[in-house]
Amino acid sequence: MRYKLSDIILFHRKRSGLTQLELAELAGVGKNLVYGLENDQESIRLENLLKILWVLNIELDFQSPLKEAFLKEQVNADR
Amino acid sequence: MRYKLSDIILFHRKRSGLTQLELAELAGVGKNLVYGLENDQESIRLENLLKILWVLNIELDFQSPLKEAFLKEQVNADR
DNA sequence: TCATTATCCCCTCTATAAAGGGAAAAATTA
DNA sequence: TAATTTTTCCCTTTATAGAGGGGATAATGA
Repeated sequence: MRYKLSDIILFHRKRSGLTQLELAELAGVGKNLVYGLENDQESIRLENLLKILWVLNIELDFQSPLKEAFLKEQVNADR
Repeated sequence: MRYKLSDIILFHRKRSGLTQLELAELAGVGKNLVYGLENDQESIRLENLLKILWVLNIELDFQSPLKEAFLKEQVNADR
């Protein structure tokens, strides 16, 4: 990730007008998890991170030198 | 994530010519974690996912309607 | 075909993520 | 400045991720 996850979360939460507690409840996680995420002090589980990103309308993507080749194979796999 | 994480990992590992065990050792995680990751049966910790992505030269990125605004603020924060 | 290598799928044990509570500190707002 | 809201940071308990071992099955290739 080019940018700090904590900064991304904080920015999007503030822009959404949510408190940590509200975000936590919407995502179905504990308030301390949101706090920890915004303060770089948790080794969070992916599924919980994804719940939070979903609430904030943030989508994860990946970049790699093999991405084009991967996408090509994905299309072929459909047939 | 638009695509299944398991597919992305598997594709990149194969292209790298690594076995599950080799990938696990390079990433400093257990072999069962790699197996579980490629078979959608683990709620992996973010730090361990990042270790594996790093070995495979995959970078995570995010997309959101607020991304441009976020990037602009990041630049301003430097000054 | 036989041997080698890789994957799959069990198991147990340990470390720790996460929930939930609470209360002080900090920030907002009236 | 006082009141309210939000954030920070403790705590304990519970659930589960992950390590490591082992063995059966599947795939690769000599």
